[in-house]
Amino acid sequence: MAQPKRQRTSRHEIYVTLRQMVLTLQLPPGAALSENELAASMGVSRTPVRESLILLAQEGLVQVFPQIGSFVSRVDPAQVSDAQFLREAVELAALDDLPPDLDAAVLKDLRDNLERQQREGLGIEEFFELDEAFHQGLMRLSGHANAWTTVAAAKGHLDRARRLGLYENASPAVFADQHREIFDAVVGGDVSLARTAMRTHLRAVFSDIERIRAHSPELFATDPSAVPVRRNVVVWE
Amino acid sequence: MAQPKRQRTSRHEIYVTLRQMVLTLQLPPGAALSENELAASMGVSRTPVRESLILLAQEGLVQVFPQIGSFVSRVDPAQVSDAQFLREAVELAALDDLPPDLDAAVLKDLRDNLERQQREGLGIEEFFELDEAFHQGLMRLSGHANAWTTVAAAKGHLDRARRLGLYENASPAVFADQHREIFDAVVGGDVSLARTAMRTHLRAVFSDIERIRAHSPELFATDPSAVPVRRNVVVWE
DNA sequence: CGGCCAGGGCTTGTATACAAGCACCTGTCG
DNA sequence: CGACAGGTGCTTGTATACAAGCCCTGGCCG
Repeated sequence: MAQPKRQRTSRHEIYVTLRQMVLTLQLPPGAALSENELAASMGVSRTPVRESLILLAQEGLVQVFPQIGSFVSRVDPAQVSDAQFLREAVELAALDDLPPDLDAAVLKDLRDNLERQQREGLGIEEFFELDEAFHQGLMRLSGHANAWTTVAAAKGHLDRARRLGLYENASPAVFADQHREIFDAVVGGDVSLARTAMRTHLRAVFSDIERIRAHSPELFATDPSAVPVRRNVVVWE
Repeated sequence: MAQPKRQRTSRHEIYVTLRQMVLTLQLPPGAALSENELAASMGVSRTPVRESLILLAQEGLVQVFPQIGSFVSRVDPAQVSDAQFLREAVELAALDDLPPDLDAAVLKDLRDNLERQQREGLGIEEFFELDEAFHQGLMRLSGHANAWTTVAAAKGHLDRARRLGLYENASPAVFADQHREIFDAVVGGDVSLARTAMRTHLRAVFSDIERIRAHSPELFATDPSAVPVRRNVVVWE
């Protein structure tokens, strides 16, 4: 954001890596994260690892219990719901702020993005990348690209729940169609239709969370203040 | 947020203190923050101070330039605008989610809050506290209290700009009346009126920012990536 | 007199050492 | 056999030492 671009410190590298591993469920919710282990396996000292964990803890992706351990936080349905509300509020408000003349370059990116979404054999992670870029592109159209970064930072729990949903039934095609629908409404200047399509789209995954929770309850938190059981997980290959 | 409540580590204490000093402009934008100095004056080592600065940097309240120094970030008009958009989107969306039966306890808190806002001789910081509690209370009414914490974390730049505005003309009475107006509309069940009043209220301070910027340009950032000039500031009494 | 260069003092980044405390495991005793 | 107590190994929190680099300043040289 306002950070200087020279972020090639090892802390930043570790932070980005760990964050990605948590969001992609490569580090599953509940996994134990030992500062010493991580430092050893990554060939650095505890300091940058520890500082990364503190940042992740502030984002709610990691929980640190002094003298007990650090753990990948379980998906908290309450936080998923909060992020859903936040995201919906922001994205719908952005649609209301669309200017009369849409940025042609952004529109082209969005069109390319949509085209790629409908390709066959699209991997889940690839789809997620495109999905994220699509929604960010819509925010750019209304000049609120920066506000999106705040939303993106807050929706870690939501994204993990979404991934769980996709890994369960793996049908990104439906979402791709919904994206197309939103995009067409935006280009057509029909804000009301765009809002309706966006709301429908954003709530599609959200409605599935309870089903996923019944299927994999161990990934979800029951009491967020409870101390997890230590359970080692192989990290960093 | 989802952190365990046992937060009596010195890091947390320092973090809260520094954050408050930045938000209240007690640490003015552009001030130099030396890890060594802070640690010495607070009687601890660099470690907890440094970790606090890293957290504040992630919030955008502090900028850390490796091998150069750490500085209280100048108020970034772009970030102020982003926070304004985010806040407006969320608070208006919350009004749409108000349940038919409003929580009586929260309503009582809000009434007490409004009554206190209209007392004579109210200090600026006291008003800010009440203002923050009032808006949080409205979010609680719609069951989105937790989403408010995310907004609160993102609106550091906005709050500093608001404080600048209040210290300039010091007229919280107008805002207190607007709060009352919003509250009455909410209690009366007129969501449309509540939305209008809320929008008017939220944009009141925002429109003043340019005036403040002309008055105190040194507190605002021109190029957010520029390295500030070192300028020592007495800290911690 | 002006420009260049080296050195010292500061900065943050990283590594390491020590402190405090929880949890489990084991040996002992009832 | 069961329960309890103590040790041991782990955890994170804090303190300190070292590394790398920027900036300014003072001295030297053209």
